[in-house]
Amino acid sequence: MPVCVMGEGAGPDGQGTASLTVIPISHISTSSNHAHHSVKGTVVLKGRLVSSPSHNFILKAVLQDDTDSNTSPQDGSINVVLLGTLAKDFSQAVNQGDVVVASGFGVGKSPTALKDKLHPCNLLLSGERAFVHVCQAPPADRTSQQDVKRKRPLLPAEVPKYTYTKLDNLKPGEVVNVYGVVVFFKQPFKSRGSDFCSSLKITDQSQQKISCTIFCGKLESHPQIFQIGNIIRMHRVKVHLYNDTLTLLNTFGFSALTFDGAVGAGVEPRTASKSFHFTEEDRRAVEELRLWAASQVLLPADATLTLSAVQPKMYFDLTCQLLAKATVDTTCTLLRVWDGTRCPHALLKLTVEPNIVEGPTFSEEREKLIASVLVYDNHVQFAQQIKPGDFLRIYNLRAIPGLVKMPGLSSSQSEVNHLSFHLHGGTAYGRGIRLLPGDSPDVQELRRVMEAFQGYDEVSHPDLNDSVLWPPLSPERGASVACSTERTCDHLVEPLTLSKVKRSVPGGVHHVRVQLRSYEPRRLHQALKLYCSKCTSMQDVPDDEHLDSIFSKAAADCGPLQPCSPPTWTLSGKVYIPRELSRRPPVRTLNVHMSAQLLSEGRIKELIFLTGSTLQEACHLAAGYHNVVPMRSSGGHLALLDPPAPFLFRGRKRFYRCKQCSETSVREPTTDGVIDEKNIGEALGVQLLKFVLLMKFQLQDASDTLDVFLWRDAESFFNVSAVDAAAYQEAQDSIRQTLDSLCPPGDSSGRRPWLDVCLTEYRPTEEDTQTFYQICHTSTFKPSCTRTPPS
DNA sequence: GCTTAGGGTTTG
Repeated sequence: MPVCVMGEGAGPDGQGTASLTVIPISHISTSSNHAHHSVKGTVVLKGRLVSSPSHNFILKAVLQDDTDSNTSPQDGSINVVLLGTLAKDFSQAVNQGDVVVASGFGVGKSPTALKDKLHPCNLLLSGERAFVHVCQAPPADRTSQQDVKRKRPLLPAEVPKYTYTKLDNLKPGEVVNVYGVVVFFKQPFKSRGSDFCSSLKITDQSQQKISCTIFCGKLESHPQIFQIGNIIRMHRVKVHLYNDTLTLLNTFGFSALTFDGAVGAGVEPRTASKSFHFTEEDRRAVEELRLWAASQVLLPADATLTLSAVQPKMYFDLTCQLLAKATVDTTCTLLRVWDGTRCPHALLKLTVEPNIVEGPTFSEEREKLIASVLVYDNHVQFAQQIKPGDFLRIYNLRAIPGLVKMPGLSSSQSEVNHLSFHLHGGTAYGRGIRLLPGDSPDVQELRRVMEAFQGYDEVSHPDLNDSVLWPPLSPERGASVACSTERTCDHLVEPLTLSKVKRSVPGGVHHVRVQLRSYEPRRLHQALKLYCSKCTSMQDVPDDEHLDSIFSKAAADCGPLQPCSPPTWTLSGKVYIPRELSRRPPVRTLNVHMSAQLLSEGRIKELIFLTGSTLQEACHLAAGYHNVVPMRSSGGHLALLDPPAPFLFRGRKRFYRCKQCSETSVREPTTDGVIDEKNIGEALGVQLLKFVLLMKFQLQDASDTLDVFLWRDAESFFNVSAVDAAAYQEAQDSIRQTLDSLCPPGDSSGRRPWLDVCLTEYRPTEEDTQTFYQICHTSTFKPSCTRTPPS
């Protein structure tokens, strides 16, 4: 067999490689004679074994030279093509991450070098002389870690270049790849044939609206559309003409990725597929579609409402958690759900025989919060598959006032104007139920809302029935994920015990193997700080209560009696504040000033200067406008709000300025590129404050304990950026999960993992006699979990 | 291997 597997540490066995010289991959060229050379490298990509008529089998791989740090990444990684039996053996014996030595290869010009930016040559391994030696297979637990580490720099040789057809350029009969914004969709439903059917309609910058039908027997292969406005990418759909209208139908090799549609949200593809191509260009395509969609007024509005906002007779989509359910009859199932809010209308409680209810009972107070949803006909089957604790989205739910008559059941409340909810039969209007994955942003948000609900964990009325089940069933909560750390530095020092670290000469770098005994602060938001890189000051992130008061003071200065002249480069207008946000019904409007230049370019959503708003209103408008700068009136002119108020809202992100280092003035930002915190800050004379994470860890080993700080490298430690942690629940949850794994709450040291950590010693100033320690060059990894938070 | 559905003026 031409592929030889050797365990780690085994020496060369003379099977053809011992007499060869190992050369760096960068030395490979078509003009050299490599008959007596071999190359050693890590298999960073292993393609699939493909049967080929001419060679029986063919397999492509990419080999990366880990020893030669002097070369560019282009020259350090090379495409390898294996043919025949060797390809088959390689496919079985070699895994991604293995280190192999290849010899007896031919060298050719790589046809993909321009595209994949790898070595200009490729290695051809076929015939009797070709030989592959596996000399180091990583232990199983290291494989995923290596995969994670190598994911980014890896540029697979065989990533096909996909082209995407705009929706006004479809020709009947063509098989195309498309991107679009979802304007209508139905959850997959069972067709009369053999498959599930998804029906959706998409649009793009060409304004064309195209219906698509996806037939697929496997539910998980259907596009995971959660909301109108989601972005979808589909590969291999065929253009059909039906009733004089172009439609798209999936065809062989179909695949779909879907994305959140919100500007500024993470670009995380939703798919069940384990291997899919996703490039920087794809990320751009998603972000461009999001921006475009945000500027379109004609796209349908998302029908999502909370129980607190729903009115009788409305149709709406509800994101909620299933608390209990009961089968009413063959055509009707009762779902008892909650979404973390209180419905202002009394909710109908349908009394059902206790023995047919699946799920707990709740105290009277809590019963008042729970909505009764009756699902009919085709939806009953899906309802049978879900269980209490599941997170759901129910589409086209109807709020029904009054008494509901249910076959075989009596209602304890016969008064009218109690709301219940119906999911009618059929799939019209996208009616249906969808199970939401526990890690989806919607569920994270739902949990946050539930946990923030007043009285959620109130202990003054402990109730036997639900004390264990409220907080409602959250299977993932507190579930610990195996987690450890690895050093990313190249210091050549031997690990020391903590007691030796303490006794060593100050000023050094140490490697230690420790457990995390405790950490501060326990409340994550207190670990977030704002740092000025100019004056190196650090301050807390202001709380909303503080900001509320700054906003209301500024709003008072912007009243009708204080005329204020905006800069000459702006045009002024008004924005309407939705009724539910308005403190003074019926309708509240705010003055805004926009760049005349941007308006003339039709970039109406990009930047507004907002006066007189509350904090809440500024946040609300930041969901619709890309950049919202809150302003006040000062001496008849516009001015920025005083610190610590944020000077800019971008989506959920807030940007702050340093009071000492900013010399503000209201100038127009450059409008030729993307408008963001950098050029807005520059135009306004703002010294941006950077979000940082600051924590104190107490480390322990058998010898001693040691207090250390985590600051400079905190973001790479958690693999989360501080600005994301400030804005996104998901990023905060990721940090929380890491800490919970490193230091399980309420647990003895038994379950705490041992961590490899790099420590640097420092003294804040020359005069300081005390030595501090900081964790550097250390990252956490979760072998069982490779998800990354939004960037 | 072929078929399925082809949104929609909702209603228990």
